Amino acid sequence: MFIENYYQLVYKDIMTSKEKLRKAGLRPTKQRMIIANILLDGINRHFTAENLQDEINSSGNSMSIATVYNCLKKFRNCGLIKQIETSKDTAVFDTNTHQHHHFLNEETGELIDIEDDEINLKSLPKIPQGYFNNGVEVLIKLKKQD
Amino acid sequence: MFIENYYQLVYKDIMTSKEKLRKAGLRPTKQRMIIANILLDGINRHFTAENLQDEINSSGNSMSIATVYNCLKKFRNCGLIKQIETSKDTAVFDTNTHQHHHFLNEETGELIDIEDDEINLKSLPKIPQGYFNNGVEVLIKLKKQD
DNA sequence: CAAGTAGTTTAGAATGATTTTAAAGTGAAA
DNA sequence: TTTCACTTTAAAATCATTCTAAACTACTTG
Repeated sequence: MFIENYYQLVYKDIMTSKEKLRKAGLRPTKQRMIIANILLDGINRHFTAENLQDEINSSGNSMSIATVYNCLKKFRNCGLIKQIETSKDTAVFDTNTHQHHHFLNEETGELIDIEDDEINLKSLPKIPQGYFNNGVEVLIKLKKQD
Repeated sequence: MFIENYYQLVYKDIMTSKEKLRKAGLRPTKQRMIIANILLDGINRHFTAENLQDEINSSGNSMSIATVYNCLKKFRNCGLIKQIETSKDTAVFDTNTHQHHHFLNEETGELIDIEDDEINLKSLPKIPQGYFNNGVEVLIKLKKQD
């Protein structure tokens, strides 16, 4: 907990959004900086494109939904955010880019984080020839009792 | 392998599609029997709604795409098939209803089965109060080397 | 700093998967 | 056999996401 807070502080303060974007290989446009300011504060969050546009709007800014989608794809492709693997009808993104896992409440669709070290993935199968393991995602589906 | 074949044989032959549907609590309509004949042969398969409609057509039958979707939802809800948790733009279903896992080829979108016993899920986190574990799905994302 | 260019944003149209609608059809119970 | 709830259907509707192509803007080079 202490370390997490420390990390968030450092992450938040040491680099400007402009620097974070450049480091990720993205041209720091006005729109990307607005989004980076919202998303890249070191706090773990799940969100959809629509959620994000709402946040952009409540921050006093605005931008085309096409730009929101463009940015999310760019941010995801260069690893600034992650897309969660679920069969929900809307894409869900995650600001936590470290390997971790989720509970999925099957009734509500809610996703709850599980830290990587809470799951013991001892034996994994042999990775197919010519490929490498680019991340493991565990989903534990939850149903209400009774 | 021997056991699997034996199982498939039994599963295929012991119950008619009509009986399987009834056992699952579904009224055995003409359309559901056509689909059950295609899907419930004990062979593990991944497919989309469109894939299935193609198979229906090549079997000499035909049905509305709305019916295909209706049936898939019913079959899934009563456990005759499973929907795979991935963020692909099209829903992917699986005739293997036992707990198992997948490799996801991130370049092609291809899904490859992993048997449950190939992954050692020793420690799982505490399930939230009032819920129970309704299935664990592990996804190993693959990328091409180099 | 000026001009050029590649990359970006945008509104609106287009796409594609899935769902809805409402009317006609059908399985099963009595 | 009648009845009724459930199912199927074609077509329209919906909804998330992508495309289009024109206007804009960040960076490079001179």
